[in-house]
Amino acid sequence: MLPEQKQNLLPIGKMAAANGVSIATLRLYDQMDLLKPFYTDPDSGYRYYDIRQTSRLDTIRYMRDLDMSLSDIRDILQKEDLTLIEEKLIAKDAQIHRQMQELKAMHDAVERTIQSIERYRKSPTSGTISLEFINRRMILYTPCSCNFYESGIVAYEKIIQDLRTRLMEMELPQFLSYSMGTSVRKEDFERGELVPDKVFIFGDSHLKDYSPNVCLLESGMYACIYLDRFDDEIPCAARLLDYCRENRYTISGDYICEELTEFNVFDNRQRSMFLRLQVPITFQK
Amino acid sequence: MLPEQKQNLLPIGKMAAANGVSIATLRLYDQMDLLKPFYTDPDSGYRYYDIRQTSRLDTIRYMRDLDMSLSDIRDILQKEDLTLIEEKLIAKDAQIHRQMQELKAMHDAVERTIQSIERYRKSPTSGTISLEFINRRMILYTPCSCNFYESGIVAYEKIIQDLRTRLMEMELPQFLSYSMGTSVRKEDFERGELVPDKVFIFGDSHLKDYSPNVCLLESGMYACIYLDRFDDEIPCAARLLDYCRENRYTISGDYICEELTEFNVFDNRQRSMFLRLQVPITFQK
DNA sequence: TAAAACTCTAAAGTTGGTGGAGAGTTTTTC
DNA sequence: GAAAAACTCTCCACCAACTTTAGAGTTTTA
Repeated sequence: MLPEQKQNLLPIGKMAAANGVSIATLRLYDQMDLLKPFYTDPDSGYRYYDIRQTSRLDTIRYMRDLDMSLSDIRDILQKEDLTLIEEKLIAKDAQIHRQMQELKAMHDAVERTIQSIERYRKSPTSGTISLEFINRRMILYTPCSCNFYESGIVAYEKIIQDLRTRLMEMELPQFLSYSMGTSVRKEDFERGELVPDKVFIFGDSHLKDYSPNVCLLESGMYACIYLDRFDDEIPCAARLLDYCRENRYTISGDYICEELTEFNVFDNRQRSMFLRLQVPITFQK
Repeated sequence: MLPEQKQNLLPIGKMAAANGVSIATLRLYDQMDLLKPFYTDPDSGYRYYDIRQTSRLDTIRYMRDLDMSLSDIRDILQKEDLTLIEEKLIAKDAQIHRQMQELKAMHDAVERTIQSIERYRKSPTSGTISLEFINRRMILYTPCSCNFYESGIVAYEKIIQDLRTRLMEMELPQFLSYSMGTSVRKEDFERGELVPDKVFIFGDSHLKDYSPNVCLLESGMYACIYLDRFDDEIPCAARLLDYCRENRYTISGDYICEELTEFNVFDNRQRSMFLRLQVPITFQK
C-alpha cells in the first residue's frame, strides 16, 4: 500500500486514542473477528483502521457497556438483522430493570447493616433496664422442639440452621442483615421458666408476602434489659421479671430475646454481640 | 481427632449444602485464608467445619453479594475493625448509588435506541415532503471550518471525530444512542448554498448542564423532506426550498440535516440510514 | 543515520469461580 | 468384615474480557 493511500487510515494507537479504548482491546477485537482493521500490512503485520470504522466500534462499545458478551455482539453484527437487535435490546432493558431492583435490595441491606453497627456502638452497658416503645415487627420463625437453654448451644445452632435453609428456599438471601431472636411463651416466662417457643429472624416489609411461619409482633411498650453475653440471659430474664412485678406492670405477651450481632466477623458469635431481652407490658389503671 | 468430637463438625459437602455454596467455593475460601475449616485431618486432608462458622460464611457471602473482592473481604475480616467495616459499607452504598444512576442512563440509552429503530422502520419513502411540529431539542455542536459538501466525506468524518473526543471528555459515553446532524445558516440556505455551519449530536436533558457548545433548537413547525442517501442531500434541499417558496412559508431559522442512523452495525455508515432535512417555518398572515 | 516512538506476537496474569481426572477416605450395605 | 457407594482430596485446565510484560521488529522524527 502506498503512503498516500494511508493518509486516511489510522494506525492502532491513533485509533485507540480516538475512541478511548486500549490498543490491546483493538487487537482482541481483531482476533475475535469483531472489528478487522481496514488494512493489515502483510509484511509488518501493522493494523490500519479507516476512520469510518469508529461507528462500528461505537456499536461494539455500546453493546459492551450494556454488558453483552463479545460473542453475542459478533453474532448480532454478523447477522445484520434489525429485529434481532431490537429483541436483544428489549431483553437488555428487562435485565436492567431487574438489576435496578437488585441494587435497591443491596442498598436496603447495606443501610440495615450500617444502622445495626450504629446501634451496637451506642448500646447501653450490660445490665441496663429500660422501658421502650417498640414498633411492630415481622418475624420469620421456626418452632422450637428442644430446649436449648438446657441442651446447649449446639441445639440452638441446629435450629438456626433450619431457619437458614428456610430462608434459602425463599430465595431471600442476605441472612446477615437481619437480626435474630428467640421467644418464650408469656405463661412460661411468668412462671420463671425459660422454655423456648420460637427461633426467628426479624424481617422487613419483604417478609410479609411469604405467609407460612411469618407472624407479626405488635407495637407497644416493652420492658427491656441489655446484656452482652448469652450466658447472662437466664439471670437477666429473672431480673426483668422482678422489675415488672416491682413496678406492677402487666405482661401482655411473649418474652423475646433479640440478638443484635455487631457484624458476624469472627468465627464464633459469642464475642461482639449484645442482647436485648424484652417483654411487652401494659400499665394497671 | 476422635469420632465423637466430630459430631458437631460438618464435612465439606454438608457445609456447602447447608449454606448454599459449592464445595469448590469452600475450598477456594480455605486456600485464600478467608474461611479455614475448624479442623483439617492431617492424614486425609479432609476439611471439617464447625456449624458456627456459617456466620462467618454469611458475612463473606454478604460482602460478595455486595460485589466486594475476596481480597478486600479478607482484609476486612483480618482487621476485625468495626470502623473499617462501616467505612467500606458506606463507600459501598455510594457505589450502589452510582451504579443505579448508570443503570438509569443505560435504560435511557436503550429506550432511545429502540425508539430510533422503530422510527427507522416506519420512516417515509425517500422524497416525501411533510410539515411537522418538532419539539425543542438540545444539541452539542462543533463549528464547521471546512465545507464537506465540497471536500467530501473524509472532512466530515474528521469533524465527527472532533465531536466524539468532545463527548469523551465530557464522560458522556454512548455516542451511538444519539443521532447526529448538520446545520446550514438560514441566509445561506435561502440563497440555495449549502455552507455547513455546525455539526452536532442531538442530546437529551443530560446535555444542558454542560454549557459550552451546547445550544437549543426551538420547537415549532418545520418543513421536512426524507431521503435515504447522503448523495441526495443537495437536490433534496433544493426541493425543500422550492416547496417553502411555493407555499409562501417564511423560513425562520437554520436548515438542519438530521441523520437518523438505523443502528451503526455496518462498517460504512452509508447503508441503512435515512435523513430528514428540515427548516423551521412560520406562516404569512 | 540514530534515536524515539510505535507496533508486532506470544504468553502469562487478573477474578471468582466451574468442571474433570485419578487417587484416596468414609460411610453404608450386606 | 468385605464390597459398594458416596464422599473428598489435589492438581490442572477453563471461562470472559481484558491488562501486562518481554523481546523483537517497524515507522517516524530529529
